[in-house]
Amino acid sequence: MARERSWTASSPAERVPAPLTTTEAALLGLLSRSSGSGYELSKRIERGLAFIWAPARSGVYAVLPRLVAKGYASREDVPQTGRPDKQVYRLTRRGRAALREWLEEGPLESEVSKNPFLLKLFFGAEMRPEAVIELVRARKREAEETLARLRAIDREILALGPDREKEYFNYFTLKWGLEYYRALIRWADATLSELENRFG
Amino acid sequence: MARERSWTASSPAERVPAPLTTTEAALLGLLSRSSGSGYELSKRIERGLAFIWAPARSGVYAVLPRLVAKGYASREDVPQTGRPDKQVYRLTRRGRAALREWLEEGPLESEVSKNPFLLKLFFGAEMRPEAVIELVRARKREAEETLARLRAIDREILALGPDREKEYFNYFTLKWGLEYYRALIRWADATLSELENRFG
DNA sequence: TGAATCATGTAAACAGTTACATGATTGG
DNA sequence: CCAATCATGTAACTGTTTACATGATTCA
Repeated sequence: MARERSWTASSPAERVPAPLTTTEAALLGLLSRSSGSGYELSKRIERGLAFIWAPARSGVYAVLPRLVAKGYASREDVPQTGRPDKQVYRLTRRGRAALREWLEEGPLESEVSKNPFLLKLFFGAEMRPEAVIELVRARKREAEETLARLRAIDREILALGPDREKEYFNYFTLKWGLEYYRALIRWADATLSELENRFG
Repeated sequence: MARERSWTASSPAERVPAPLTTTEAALLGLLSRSSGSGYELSKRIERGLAFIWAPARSGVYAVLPRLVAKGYASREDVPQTGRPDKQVYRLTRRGRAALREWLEEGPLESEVSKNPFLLKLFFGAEMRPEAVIELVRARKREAEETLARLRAIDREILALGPDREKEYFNYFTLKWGLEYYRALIRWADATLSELENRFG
């Protein structure tokens, strides 16, 4: 067992639980909906959370035992035949409290979008004009594909009928995705016509 | 000097220069405009690039010698009185080639926006309704502040008159910033009225 | 007088990814 | 018969941040 630090403290008197990492928070959030194994939680991330937060599967497997060590989840060993035993994780009371703490009290850290596309465009003067145009076109194509997938999810949710209540909060994030990619495509069109006008 | 790995190779025959990190690319980009010291480059990042890519100052100081080791920059020692000598970095021919390679050939990695805000909203069912509303309001306020700063930059550039040619590519990224935060505010308004309608 | 600016960097921690390892079962 | 799915994890590495260290100068 290597260094496990689940507490931070400036002086030994006032020890405070270490803040959750994003992956920890995401997993607690998923567990708050229902228990599951690492494999199953990874699937759920792929299906519903990938646009927002998509840790690698190995990362999920690494984080889950840490959640148990912190007392935020319990592990139940479900024996299986023909496969490794399934480790099913369940949220504890303290886990739910930690999740709520993260959700409600955590500071609103300003986003850092690691987006090399904009960085490239920023240095567009160093590129061949055709390469700049192709860069923006590629970004637009990517946005169109993503938008199409989001629209498909949107239709799925709408098709759920009155049963779609459980998607209430998810739906806001989906709506933001739709807004975002629509805005991106509009901007790309304006940018492209300016670039083509000048260089095309 | 610890392990320095500036080449990756599957077999010794076909060795290929290691791809640039985002920070390396950003610094090469800045150096392509003009030479500067670590301190001065950090300032330029804060002033003009922070919305796109903002490495810590210590990161800048760590990366610059690596650029020299790779042959992408040269260092000139400028003696000073009363302060540490200034290390002025200048882009080399090979550095410019590496930058262009990164700009033009690099794969378009899809963005991963580490944005805990959306994750929180996604798990809004675990929050008190007032906390959800406050979360979205806070995000909207933040967006308004950022938008105001972007608008100020916009006015500055417009005020440059015909001299604003050198901001040609920067301007596209600024325009995207404006679009993005406007879309975000619209979405926040729609979301808030829905939330307030249901819980308020 | 004391905060901000100029100027450099190191050491350690952190949060995550990639690559690797294993192996039965199920579906086309 | 082969690919995909189910199921777990470790080891090594990576890119970046935080905290620390130092000290003169300038400005309010």
